[in-house]
Amino acid sequence: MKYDLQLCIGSRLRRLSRIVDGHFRSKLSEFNITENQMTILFVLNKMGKVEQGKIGQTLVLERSTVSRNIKLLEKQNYIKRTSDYRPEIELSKKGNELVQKLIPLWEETMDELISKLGENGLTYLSELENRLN
Amino acid sequence: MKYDLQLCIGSRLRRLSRIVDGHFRSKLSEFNITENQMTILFVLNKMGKVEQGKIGQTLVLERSTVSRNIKLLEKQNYIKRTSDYRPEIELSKKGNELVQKLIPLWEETMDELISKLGENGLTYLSELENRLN
DNA sequence: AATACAATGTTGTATATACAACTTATGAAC
DNA sequence: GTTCATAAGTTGTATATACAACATTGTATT
Repeated sequence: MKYDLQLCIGSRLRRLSRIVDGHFRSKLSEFNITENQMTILFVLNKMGKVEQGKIGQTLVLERSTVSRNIKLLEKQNYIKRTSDYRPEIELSKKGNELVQKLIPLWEETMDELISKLGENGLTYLSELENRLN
Repeated sequence: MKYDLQLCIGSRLRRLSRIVDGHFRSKLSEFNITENQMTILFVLNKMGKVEQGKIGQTLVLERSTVSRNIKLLEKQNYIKRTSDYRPEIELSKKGNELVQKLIPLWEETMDELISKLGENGLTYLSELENRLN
């Protein structure tokens, strides 16, 4: 056999993301929000008002997935949308406030992870992205 | 702010695994199986007869997740279990045969990915694992 | 202007995942 | 030997994800 089955790049990345997600999730218990939802809030914080599809492009998510993720955040009023055809969405005031509360917890988690990864570890992650994009 | 929100290690790993999963998935369309199920079959191929929980340990999966993943593979008779208390599970004959059919497709995908990643890319992935485990 | 097409969002369906609660059987303490 | 605690599996519930099918609207072609 050409490669060892244990080297499967897919399963290894899934496993790593489960491990890392666990770190973030453990900090989110006081909020009624998931690590994935946090990511979308952060993307919106960065990008301002955008078409929904832009989020899928950025995060490599299928249209339908974005649709449902957005819907959950809307339900909690963290996001508002223009009611037009192909509406644009953006953080609500409440969403902005949540982002501000999330940032310190997120930074703690990042500190933890970066102390494990070291400078080089972060570089490796960027390199993987460069090569797989 | 301490870090750029776009640097979130969690969302980046999730994104990478979605990208890579897509590569594997595109090769699996002729089989009624997912990339995740393929991983479990490969683990069983490697480990032989094991307690179910061992799979969770290996892949960093919650008990309940393993339980359901296994159930789906059992439904298609790729896996059999001893009917004892805390049964051990292993590949069935049909499961073994499927693994043999999957390996070439899996190798093709690995070739594709490794040609993107290069030698260094693979090393980076291992380094991330070493540091995050 | 009418029709066809393309792009985007939504919904149906199935799997993946985690957490909490429950079940059950083993093994330990007495 | 009885009771109790622990460990492992299962089920309930909720979110995450993808694909297929559908809906809608703007745009292009004629």
